[in-house]
Amino acid sequence: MATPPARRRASGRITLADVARAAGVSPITVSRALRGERAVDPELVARAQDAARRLGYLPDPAARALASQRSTHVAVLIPMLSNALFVDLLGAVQRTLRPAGYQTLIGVTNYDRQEEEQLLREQLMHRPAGLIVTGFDHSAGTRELIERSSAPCVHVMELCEPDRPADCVGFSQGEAASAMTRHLLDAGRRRIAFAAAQLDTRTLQRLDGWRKQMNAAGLHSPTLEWLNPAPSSLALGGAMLEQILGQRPAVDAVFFCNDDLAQGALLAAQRLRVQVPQRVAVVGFNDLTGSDQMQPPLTTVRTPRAEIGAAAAAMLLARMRGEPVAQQRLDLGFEIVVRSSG
Amino acid sequence: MATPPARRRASGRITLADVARAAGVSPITVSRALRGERAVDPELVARAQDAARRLGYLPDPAARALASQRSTHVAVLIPMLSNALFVDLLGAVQRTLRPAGYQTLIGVTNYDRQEEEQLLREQLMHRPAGLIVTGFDHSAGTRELIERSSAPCVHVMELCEPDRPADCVGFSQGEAASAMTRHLLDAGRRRIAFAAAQLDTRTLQRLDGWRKQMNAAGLHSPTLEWLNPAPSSLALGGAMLEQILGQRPAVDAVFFCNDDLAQGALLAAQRLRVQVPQRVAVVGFNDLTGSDQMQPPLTTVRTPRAEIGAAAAAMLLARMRGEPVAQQRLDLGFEIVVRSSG
DNA sequence: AACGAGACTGGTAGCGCTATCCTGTGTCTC
DNA sequence: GAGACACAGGATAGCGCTACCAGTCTCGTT
Repeated sequence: MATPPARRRASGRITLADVARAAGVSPITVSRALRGERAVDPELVARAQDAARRLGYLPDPAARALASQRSTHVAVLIPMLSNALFVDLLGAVQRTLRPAGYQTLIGVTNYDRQEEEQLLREQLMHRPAGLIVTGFDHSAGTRELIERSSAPCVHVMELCEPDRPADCVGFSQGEAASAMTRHLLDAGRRRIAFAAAQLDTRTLQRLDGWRKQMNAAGLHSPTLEWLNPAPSSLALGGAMLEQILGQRPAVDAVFFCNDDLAQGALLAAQRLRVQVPQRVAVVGFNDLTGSDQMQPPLTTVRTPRAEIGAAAAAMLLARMRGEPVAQQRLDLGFEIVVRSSG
Repeated sequence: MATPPARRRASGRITLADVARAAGVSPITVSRALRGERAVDPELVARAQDAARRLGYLPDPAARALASQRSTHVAVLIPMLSNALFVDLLGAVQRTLRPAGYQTLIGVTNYDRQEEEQLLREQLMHRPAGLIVTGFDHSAGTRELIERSSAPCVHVMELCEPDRPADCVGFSQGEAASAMTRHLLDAGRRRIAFAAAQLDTRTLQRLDGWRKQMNAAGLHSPTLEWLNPAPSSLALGGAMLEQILGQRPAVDAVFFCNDDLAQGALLAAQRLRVQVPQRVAVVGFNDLTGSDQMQPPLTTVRTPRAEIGAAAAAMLLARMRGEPVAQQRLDLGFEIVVRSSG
């Protein structure tokens, strides 16, 4: 007997065709009804939705992606997950995107442009509906991939140059650092060291902001710059403080490029019996968890990363839906949080 | 002129058919050659691989998923990303899975079983090739979804009951807590409080371990248990220490269920001028970043979460490939790290 | 009253890949 | 030397969905 192929059919999956049969319409109408993609008779929409609910229909993202050349994934590229900054950002992104039906694909670049390009390449295979990338410092290959992907892309944490418009949500890293430096100057500090690790773009923008203020005050000196390409850590922060005070005893304030280093410095100060802020002021950047718990509590820059994540996701949603966005370049600002350390 | 439909064809994507043409074989042979799924003439394999490389062929995961009913995604469910523990775990998982061609779908349950079930439901739509879930405390719905998904599932951080076998990689939370309690007892501490927040399963297992030792020593008392369902934080740890010492001055050691609380307690101790470990010993759990930097450095339990992530991913890879696994229940142990705080 | 525009619905044809079956070839067995 | 039997390659038929095109039906217009 020439039985027709039959094949795997036991999947038990409820398909559009099943829903269509139950609703008494064609599959394509159900598809449109459920997606709200085109004008469909409200009555049929109701019937389709009802049947879908009754049968427990779940659309198959793979089939959808294959047919439409666009998945429900959003690719997110961030430098690290061990930095609370990006965890906060990512959390906000997911909270916005998930209810809208998008799945986040997370790529951790480890601050490596080649790694970032490779990750993006892998993510683009999945034909993501949108992209969120950190900052603007990317390899040429990465930029080209973004360009050619046709998926909308939002840059976060930094703002684009006004003359090269791009979708971005962030704040001015340089101005934030300037503001903090001004705060220290206003507090009477004169020999303000800048201590940084990792040395990614945003860190260097902060360095620039500090330099600008120090130059304006006529107080800049290269001997005040302490740059270490190693990854940030509490231990490194402590070591840097010790080194700075050891080699430049006249330093009366240290501006660490992030709170990890600054927290480590505060802990080391206790060990070394260095009085903060009397002997030296210590300030950080980001206002991470725990900075308010330090002894003394850390003066730092509060950065709106959760707001950035939420706004970036909202902007991306608008782009993916083809809606206009209110502001292409969204500056969410920052806030100097003065506590007792400086 | 009846032009054939033609349709979207400008995708520019290189397909298997293109590679097949270039290699002078059939598409299905290329498919098999690239996947190594069946015996194929080594010469043809080489030709196919060469053509694929030359053309820059990238398989389409959506088409693959649709045809094979299995994607290259691995769904990972963890409680939080703001807990460094899970970041370390996840990092190791990704480092193992990505080179093998799998994309991680991260679901953050926020310690909520209903949320977990919902997340799993969404992830399963993508027909993941494998699952990694945290522990064994899940809703009935979640368990059923895992059961029915046909995708292999590895449980991490906890070990299954020996009589109910399951793929799992972790260590005994209870024994680890017991060992730490014994350490405090051996050090001469008698009124050892147990302070916990979040109160998830693993925390309660630690509570049990502590209780067991305290009972064995005839030193247990309900007044030594300080349980707070709020999320862990440095601030909460500090508050709990203050509360415990205020209400039970005789307490001579506090075993915090995690390092976040313990670190917060150490910072609060400085503020409150409580001598650690002279007045009271403070110990934690997990050995997170910074615990060695605290003042005094924190005595804690080092948990092998990175190793757990790597081993779980390796076990899952074996399952997904249909290979046998050496050990279904993998205990990676723990280590008591004695520093100065207790 | 005829016509065109608009508003919906449905048929058809794939998206790019893999599961299944089938055929052709070489190898082994007795 | 013929049948049995692996084994490798290919043809075929979808996976479940959506883009595109082609109808049908209703109006409003002149």
